[in-house]
Amino acid sequence: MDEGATAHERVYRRLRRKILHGELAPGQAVTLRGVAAELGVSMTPVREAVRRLAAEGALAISASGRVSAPVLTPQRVEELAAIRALLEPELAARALPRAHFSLIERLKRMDAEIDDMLENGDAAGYVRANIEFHRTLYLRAHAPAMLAVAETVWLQMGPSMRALYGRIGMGRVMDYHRKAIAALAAGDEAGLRLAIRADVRQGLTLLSSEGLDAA
Amino acid sequence: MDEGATAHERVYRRLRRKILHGELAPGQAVTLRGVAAELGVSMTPVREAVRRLAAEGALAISASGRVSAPVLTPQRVEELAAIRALLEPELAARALPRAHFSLIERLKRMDAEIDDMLENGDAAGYVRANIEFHRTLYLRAHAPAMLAVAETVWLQMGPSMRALYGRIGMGRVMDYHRKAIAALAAGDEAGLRLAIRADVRQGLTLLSSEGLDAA
DNA sequence: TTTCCTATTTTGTGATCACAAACGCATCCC
DNA sequence: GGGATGCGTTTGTGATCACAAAATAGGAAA
Repeated sequence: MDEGATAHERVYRRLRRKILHGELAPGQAVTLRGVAAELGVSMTPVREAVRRLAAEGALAISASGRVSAPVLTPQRVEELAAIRALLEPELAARALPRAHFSLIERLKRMDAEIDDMLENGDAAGYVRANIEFHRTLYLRAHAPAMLAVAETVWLQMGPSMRALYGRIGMGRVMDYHRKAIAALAAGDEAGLRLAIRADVRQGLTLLSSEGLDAA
Repeated sequence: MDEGATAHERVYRRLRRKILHGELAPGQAVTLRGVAAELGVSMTPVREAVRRLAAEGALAISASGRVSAPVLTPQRVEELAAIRALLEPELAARALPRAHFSLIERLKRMDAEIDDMLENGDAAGYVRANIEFHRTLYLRAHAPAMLAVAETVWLQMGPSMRALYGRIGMGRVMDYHRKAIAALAAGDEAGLRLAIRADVRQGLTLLSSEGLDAA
């Protein structure tokens, strides 16, 4: 599946996916030798991959060098929400003129998949499908730098989001994706911006209000 | 001066400063062994530092692994400008309630220093002082994640900005910092947002309109 | 003179090793 | 019983080495 040329690239992608999908619990420790043994490589490429992920905020490195999935403070969550609320409506707006029928249909299918995940209570699948929905839309914006920043933010939220939905369930999740898709089909930029902003804010206000008092 | 505990941290900071201040020309190559020899360390910590800087967009790594300062396309410049225009007014607005007299005085002194750089035609000093002005203001926002994103963007622009000012001079640079400081002192959030947005847009429209056709 | 091919050098990659600091745990003392 | 202390183990750091691929320089042929 992941047949990257270099070993550190493979390690990077593997770890990144685990973090993004929330397969690491917040605060969970990761050892260089452990990852190296698990993936059958030496420590060298693992260190590079970990260093890279730490630079993206996807992993935290303590003063003594220990690596772990980051634990988000409420302030941090608020900040990440603010960044998403600033960037993602812009990304959606830039994708709008390029959003043709096939893309809209694809987004509808992805949203249906998200609904399935919600009904089945599949928290990990929900997080993954939700990110995929946003990424698919934003890819059309042809704004790689902006998308990279957004992905960095998602990466930082990964462990906490997954832990949150696993703990409190997903009953209260409202579907703003339909509104976004409708605005997309209608060419309504203002409506699209509002829908995306609401969608982004929802997940993170949930996280900051209930997610962190149990820590 | 830079007495970081670990070697890769020292290498990282050293390279970062060089890039941020534009001491590397866009496209200029950097070799691992070269940096290692220059700083008196082995290749291992250099690779980690380079990998980290590449993750931040401060260095580009070719398909064959060669490392160089990034060359920005006009589209890239436009994107970076858009990110700055979204994030920095927000950072300034968040700093506003915490901006007391001493901070405003400090910013005035820093702006005067920037004017000196402009008069002396010191492009490198101008870039450095300008970044320092913005960072000083935004630090008061107590928004480390947002500031980190902004610094990432500055890092990506470093080489190109320096090259631009060195080439076309800085005669046409307008001082929006005064307006920002005035708005800050008056507690005028809307005015502050506008001033910062204008300041950010100026540097980058200049870069995208004249900077890249000579490449 | 230009172009193409080859040999040499440069350069990044990944594994291994030695080392020191931090951690975990059992023990001991108060 | 609780906290400090000691030691063995785990873990990250940095240097060195072997290797392969890429870049460069040099020479031969047209």
